Amino acid sequence: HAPAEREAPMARPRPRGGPRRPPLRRGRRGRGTAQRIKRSRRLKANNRERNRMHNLNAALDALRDVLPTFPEDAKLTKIETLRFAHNYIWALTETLRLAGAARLGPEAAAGPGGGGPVEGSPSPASSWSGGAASPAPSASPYACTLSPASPAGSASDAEHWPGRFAPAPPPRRCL
DNA sequence: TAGGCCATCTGGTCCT
DNA sequence: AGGACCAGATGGCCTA
Repeated sequence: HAPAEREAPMARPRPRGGPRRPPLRRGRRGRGTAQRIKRSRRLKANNRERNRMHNLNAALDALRDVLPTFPEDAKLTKIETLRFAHNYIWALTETLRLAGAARLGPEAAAGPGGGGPVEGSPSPASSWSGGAASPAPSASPYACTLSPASPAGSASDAEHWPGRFAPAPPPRRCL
């Protein structure tokens, strides 16, 4: 199909990459009916696949929108978004747990937390100071330490997480 | 220029 | 049969 068709507007301007390359024209010699049908099915499948990936990206964008970043308009990569979301959820869960424990007394605070932040990640008990009472993302100290400029996720983990959420606690399944 | 990130194409597999 | 999902391949753009 025409390149113009492939230039469908993205959900948001791409900070990386560029316009899509023109379609590959591999094995276009087939002129028979069977070949045309096959080609037609392939093109339809390509369209569906493109649409599917757009939906996936839209969901990823929606996820980015609810994650705090600094600066505000910094765009996380896909892998960063997934890892960040995973750890952010974990941090919020810890916050809720600690908030509940604070109400029940110190013994409850030592209750089951399910692992903890992995090495390199801020400890909820120490770093989420004051966060227990206000789980709002924007008020989170984690949000302030987020640095989209750091190459998190591109190599093995802990060394790349100094400025953002560290990978998830070991017992949990990491992305 | 190399490496990272990305969109797209493609063929295979599974499911309805 | 046709659609959804997946992973590998490919090539473009950007940054260090």
